[in-house]
Amino acid sequence: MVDIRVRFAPSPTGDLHIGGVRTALFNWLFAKNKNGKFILRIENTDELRSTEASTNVILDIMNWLKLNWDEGPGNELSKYAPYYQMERRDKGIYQTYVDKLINSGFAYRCYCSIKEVDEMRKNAQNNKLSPRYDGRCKNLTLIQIKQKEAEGKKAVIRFKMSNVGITVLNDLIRGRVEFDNSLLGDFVIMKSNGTPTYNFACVVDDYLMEITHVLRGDDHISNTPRQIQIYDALGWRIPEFAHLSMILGHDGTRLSKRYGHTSVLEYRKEGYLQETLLNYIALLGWSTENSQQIFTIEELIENFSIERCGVSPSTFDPAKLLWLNGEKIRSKNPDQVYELFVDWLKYTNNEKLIEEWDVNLLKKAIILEHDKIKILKDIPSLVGFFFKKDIEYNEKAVQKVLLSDKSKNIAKLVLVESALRLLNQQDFSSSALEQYARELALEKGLKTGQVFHPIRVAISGKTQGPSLFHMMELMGQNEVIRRINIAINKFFKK
RNA sequence: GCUCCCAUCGUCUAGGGGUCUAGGACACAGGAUUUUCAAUCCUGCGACACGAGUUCAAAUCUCGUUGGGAGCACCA
Repeated sequence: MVDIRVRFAPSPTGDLHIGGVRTALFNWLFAKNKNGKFILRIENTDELRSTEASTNVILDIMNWLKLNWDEGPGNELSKYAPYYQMERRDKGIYQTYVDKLINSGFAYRCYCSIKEVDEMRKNAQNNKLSPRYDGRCKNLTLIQIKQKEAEGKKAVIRFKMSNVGITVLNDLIRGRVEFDNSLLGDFVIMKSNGTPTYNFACVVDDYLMEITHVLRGDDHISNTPRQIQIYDALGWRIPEFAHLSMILGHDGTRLSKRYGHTSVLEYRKEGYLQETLLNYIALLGWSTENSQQIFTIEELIENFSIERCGVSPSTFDPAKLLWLNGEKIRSKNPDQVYELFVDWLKYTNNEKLIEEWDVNLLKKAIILEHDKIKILKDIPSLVGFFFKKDIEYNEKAVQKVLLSDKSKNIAKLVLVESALRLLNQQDFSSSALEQYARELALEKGLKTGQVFHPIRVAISGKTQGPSLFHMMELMGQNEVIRRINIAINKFFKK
């Protein structure tokens, strides 16, 4: 049996978006599931738009997501290297096969200008025909070629498509798809500057890298008949193809900035976990028989199969991603959440927070608020008040709980009493504090809430937060009293 | 315009002739719990695009219509 070899072949012309990551993930899962090899190849033959920065972003994202490649950038000694197409071009790899195709009559030089080709296409469209190159340079004589060269014209190389019969794609996901050969024109495989085009470079590399399965987005379906004909012309075995359905944005077209982020990096910045992204994205276009939602990476690998990939496009749903991230964080223990948070702070250049904040206090605060954390970005707003010397009083909270006509006298009473009594509180555990607060309520004829709420706002500045007595216990006696006094001075001293 | 792909709750999906008064998950609504916000638990809302055909029987098969998407570059 041949070893499975798959590849992810992004072009570094912008941020890797969700769709790109999905393609990478499915290839990776397939390779892992089949014990095959996952190869990363950078298709940078678009000299105008490819950038090194974009390449680095892709590599960063792959690393962050832990979609580790068995071969690719960094494996320069591999027998399949290099993995950058421009380096492969410089080695003359594509030229070799272009020459072969020309010599065997499957490709030819074309001297038509871009303008000419454009006109051809427009004419065809006006006549309701399939837009295609009409093949006018197909049978140029040697003399004509010499003449064009003498005029200083530069040639592109076109592949001679068969124009009779059909080309059949047996797609692993979609089944049999037929293409009418008469509709497909001869296409450019090498630009006039000697750089191969996608359809050609892709075939040559997939062959040379011994790729067995091509998993890619279904936007490539219509490229496939061209590629199949190149394989045939070169006498190469055709790999298996599997075309994944597209991931759409909210508006039904593509992922847009307005709805969810285009770039995966944005999710990292917000504090989504790597495993959340992978789990969620796996669910877009793949499912199990029992519709399981939450998977560990291992489970994903174990269960993945091309057969269970869907054919219809799916829409990215940020709300579900958020829910899933909460689930993932809840499934961690507090120490792991702490580590994740620290890594995230470093990534977002906020590591000074770790220096300012007491680590032990932070770890305990995370335990208190663990269930509420949806994304790592939530943590500072959830527990930040523990660490700030100056309490940030939320105006609404203060108005409602401390200063409204209905509450102000009670709040003042509760705080003043507490400032005094807590000084003598021997046991500052949460249960003892609760007992204290309930007794105070009973003694003064108040409802428990009338005692609890003012204390909460006084010491945290807000109405929402961890369970009150755990919060007080964690803050400690001195700090609680200090904060209550601050509140008294601020709101009740005239 | 031409070609190809696709069509189950708002969203992701299960289901692939009878077990479907269509299952799960997110979201949404209500309730329980709670000192607050969450989390959790319970309940509810909610879909087979339409039309023909095949069949005893269609969400499921076929054709058509409509709708959506992609490709048609010296982009990938």
